[in-house]
Amino acid sequence: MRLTTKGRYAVTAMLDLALHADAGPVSLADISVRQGISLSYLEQLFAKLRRQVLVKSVRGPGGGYRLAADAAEVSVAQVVDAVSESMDATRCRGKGDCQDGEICITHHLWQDLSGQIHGFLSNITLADLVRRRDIQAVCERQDNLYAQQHRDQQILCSDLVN
Amino acid sequence: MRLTTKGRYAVTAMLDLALHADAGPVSLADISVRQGISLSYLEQLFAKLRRQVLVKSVRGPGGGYRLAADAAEVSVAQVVDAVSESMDATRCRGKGDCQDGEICITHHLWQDLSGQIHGFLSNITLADLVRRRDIQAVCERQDNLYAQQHRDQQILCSDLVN
DNA sequence: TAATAGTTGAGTAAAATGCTGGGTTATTGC
DNA sequence: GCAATAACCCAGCATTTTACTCAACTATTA
Repeated sequence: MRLTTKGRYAVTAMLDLALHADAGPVSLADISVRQGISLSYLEQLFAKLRRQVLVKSVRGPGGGYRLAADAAEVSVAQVVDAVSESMDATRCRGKGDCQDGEICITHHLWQDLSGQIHGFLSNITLADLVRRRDIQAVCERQDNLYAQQHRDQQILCSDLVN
Repeated sequence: MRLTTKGRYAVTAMLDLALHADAGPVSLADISVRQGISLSYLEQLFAKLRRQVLVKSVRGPGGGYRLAADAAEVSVAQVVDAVSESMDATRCRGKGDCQDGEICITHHLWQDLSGQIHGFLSNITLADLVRRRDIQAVCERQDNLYAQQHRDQQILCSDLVN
């Protein structure tokens, strides 16, 4: 079992999509800036999210990604699973052949833990997260910073022209 | 956050200790055979368990390891922590400086998950596991197999003498 | 004094992670 | 039509971790 940057980034990016859903398709470049995630790495993650039909893409200028389903229909567990980070705590992936084809002494413990984690994460949807005040606050800060950096870039561009 | 063979082995070994506590100190060689864990790897894990005072060692022939405290006083969370597998799901280890010194958008989610996991694992003691029927059954099978392999070895030894 | 078993440290193949870079393809607005 | 945009795809790669081995040393007991 592991939860690393990969799974966290995937959830972060999906949540960013959900939070900016009303402004049309969201480009990976925007997510990259707002969430501080490498663009190329995002592309890899979205290839997997697309394969699991969690997002739909729109090509060309003004394009980007949309959630394939309603935010209330997508659980955090689904997103983490999609980027192939197994939240299964057992060694044998639940098969029970952990020790020479037989069950190992801690199998049931890890199985219980897996159930616990999966239950927790599959009960939380993106819509739940979008509704949270603490998350809305962070989102607002990120949007302001984004707008500010965008202004700076324009200044830099005009500086180059002069 | 991660739970790999390292943490699982540590719990497995500690549980083996708890299950064979009445037969005096348990050698790592025995645990190695019964649980199918490399002896040298066990040595490294027990160095950490010893540093956290979860086990006490007895040197010399007939020696081995004992639990430093009663099995009812040792939680699974303590054991996993001891071999430095952090069960913390946040990127910033709870500090809240995940994104450029500020909090990231998914911080609270992973914090909640961490609490969930920690709560679950720290509520389970080695004594709880020892009492479980399913675990007792696996333990019995392992002990029988151990006795059988021990007999085989003796036969091999006497064969060499002849 | 030999056997046992803990203690310590160095090294290592394999895998995963997080990331970079270079290219291609589809779509849009001018 | 033609750039600009942004999704797509692929190959590589430094770093870290994992799980493990080997080798030596030390304390204890029969």
